[in-house]
Amino acid sequence: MEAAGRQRARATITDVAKRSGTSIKTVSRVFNDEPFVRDGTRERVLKAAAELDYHPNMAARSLVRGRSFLIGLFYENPSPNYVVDLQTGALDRLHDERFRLLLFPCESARAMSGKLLQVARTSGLEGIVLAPPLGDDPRTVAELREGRMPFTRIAPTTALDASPMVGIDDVAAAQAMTQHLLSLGHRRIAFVQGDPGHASTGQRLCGFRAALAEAGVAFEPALLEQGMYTFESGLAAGRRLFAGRMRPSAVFAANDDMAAGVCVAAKEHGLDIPGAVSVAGFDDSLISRVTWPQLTTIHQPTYDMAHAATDALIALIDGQAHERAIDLPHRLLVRGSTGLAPQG
Amino acid sequence: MEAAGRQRARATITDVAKRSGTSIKTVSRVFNDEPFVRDGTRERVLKAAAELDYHPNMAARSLVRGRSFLIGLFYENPSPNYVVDLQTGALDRLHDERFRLLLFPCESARAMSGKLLQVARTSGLEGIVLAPPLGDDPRTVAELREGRMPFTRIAPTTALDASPMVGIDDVAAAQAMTQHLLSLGHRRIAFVQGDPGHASTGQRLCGFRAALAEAGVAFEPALLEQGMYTFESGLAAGRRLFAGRMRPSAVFAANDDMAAGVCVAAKEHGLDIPGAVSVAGFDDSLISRVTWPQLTTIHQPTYDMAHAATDALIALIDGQAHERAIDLPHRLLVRGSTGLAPQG
DNA sequence: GCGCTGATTGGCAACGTTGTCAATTTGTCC
DNA sequence: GGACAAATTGACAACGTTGCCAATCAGCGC
Repeated sequence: MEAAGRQRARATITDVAKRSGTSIKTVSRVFNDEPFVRDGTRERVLKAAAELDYHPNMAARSLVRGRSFLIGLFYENPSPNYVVDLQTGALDRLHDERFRLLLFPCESARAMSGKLLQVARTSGLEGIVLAPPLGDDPRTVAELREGRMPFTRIAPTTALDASPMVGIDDVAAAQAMTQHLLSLGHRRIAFVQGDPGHASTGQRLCGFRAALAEAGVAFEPALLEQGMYTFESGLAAGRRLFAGRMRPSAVFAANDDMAAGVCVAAKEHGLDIPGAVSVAGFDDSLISRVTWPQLTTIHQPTYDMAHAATDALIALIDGQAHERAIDLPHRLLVRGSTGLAPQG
Repeated sequence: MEAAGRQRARATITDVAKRSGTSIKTVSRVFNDEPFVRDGTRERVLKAAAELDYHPNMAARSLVRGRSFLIGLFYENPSPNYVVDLQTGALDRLHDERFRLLLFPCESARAMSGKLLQVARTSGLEGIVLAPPLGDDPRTVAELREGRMPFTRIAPTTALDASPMVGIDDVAAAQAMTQHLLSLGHRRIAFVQGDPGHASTGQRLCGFRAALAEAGVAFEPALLEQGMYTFESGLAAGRRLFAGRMRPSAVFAANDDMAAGVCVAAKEHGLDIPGAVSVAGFDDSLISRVTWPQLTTIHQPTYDMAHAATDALIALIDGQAHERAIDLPHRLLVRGSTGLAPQG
């Protein structure tokens, strides 16, 4: 009776070998899809394995092969929608792969700088996917390279570097959005930029300014607000903008979460969207479809980016050459939150 | 030169033993915080380890101990905010623990039924945390119990069961929300229920009806809408409700995502919130603060639930007795989306 | 100094798998 | 039927760590 509470020991490769009347090596071959196993033998092994509910022991496998088959996804991102897209992209790439994904949410990229390699080694990671803004820190990148830890970065492709990376052209995307606003007649356009620790922040601002310059519209420092890529920071920035003496006719927030905050601030001030003020976001995250009206935004293929970055990382780990930078397409999505500039 | 591209082999316990002039067993003791190691010896070992950048090999450790130190988090949830809260809660509990967390997003709970144990064994999991609605399926629960796989469930505590679980009292919570709406004078209250595959769906409806009955208000089947816990399904339900002949003065959606959809539908119909119609949600997820006005909702401690469930699971794995059901407190949050019922 | 106790250390056999290499079987062609 | 190549199978030594147990050392009471 005392044995009832204990889990019965897992079957090992030896058990399967015995039951199928073969050697452990042959069982090993079957479970690794190696050639040179007669069909009949393979069936006997599989049958015995099924009867014993045998599953290969990952630890033993890892030990003897000298590999952990562990990949780490490092991110520090305030937007759950973005994070889940990242995870899903990475996990889907791993599906039916031999690798496992370990999550490393980081409090702050700055705090991680210099400790990342340490963490990776402790966990026995074989490679790392750096999501924004972890991949934006030159020190982290240098450290990983020095430590010969394979990694790929998800980062603006305009912020180039020798390491493999995946991203979109943030400059061009922000430029396209600004052009859209300009084409609607807006001239007094505010820009809410994101967390200064993200490379995308600078890139998007750069695109914004480029479009203004191109159209011959002067950049107005009073219309540049600092945000942190969070809803709350967007709300605060919106409140400042709408309370200020120089009220914009359009606000371009560097991501959807902040844009949603700007929308709420607008409503607090009784401003109709897009009648009195247009609001644009960036990311095409779920939140952009929840605001009313829905947000005009830039579709960023977050899922695909994570998928591609994971793909590249696996290639890297396997020692296959891989192209340096992958530039994924973005898309301007015009929805209800932007409209013609008010007269005057 | 050819060695330049290769990673230099990781230091092993033997290397550390040699360099520190001790035995591997002593090094092992130091790294496992075992007693009976002289301070001086410990220091020598630590110094050597640091110099060699030694990190214990997890695979070897797992193999010899016969444990994987892997925990699986299974979920099938359409709401990223909820999912990230779950993950964070579980990960934080694991912080500085010996366990690792593996993610298992499931396409559909139904499809997983009967395969979960299989997946767990393949991955070598030591235990499982079942998030809604995975823990609601009796077949899954029975299967895991039969296979002696330790697990805890996050599920409505009113849907009791012999297995350890963590949750809130969904009936009481839904009842409280309904009472809130009734107290504002609403009598024609619609209810948008969630995915029928979730136990919470039935529980919340139950609480809704209990509050109506208590107040002597007849339950009106025409005001019961089927949703799927997604924003889109809430939007569709809202459109049906506002287009129907029996327009409600208040809508209680069983989660925030659907409530946000109802809000959008209301705006499409030119209905002011809360002037013409009140809308209430459930979860207190990020989305409830993004709508305008912000949603009156039930705060559900998702993070704490995942934390507690993981805690209970570890206790279970360690063979410690643990209380059967943990009921966490919920809280009614009255915000701008609910107001006095219109006259009439 | 002796004997005893407990603290400290080390030796060695697992753990379950795969890589290497040798042994055996099968098939093909004269 | 024999020779040769290819297919198939098996034996055995790693892999890096911890558990078990024996060995050694230090301190204490006499």
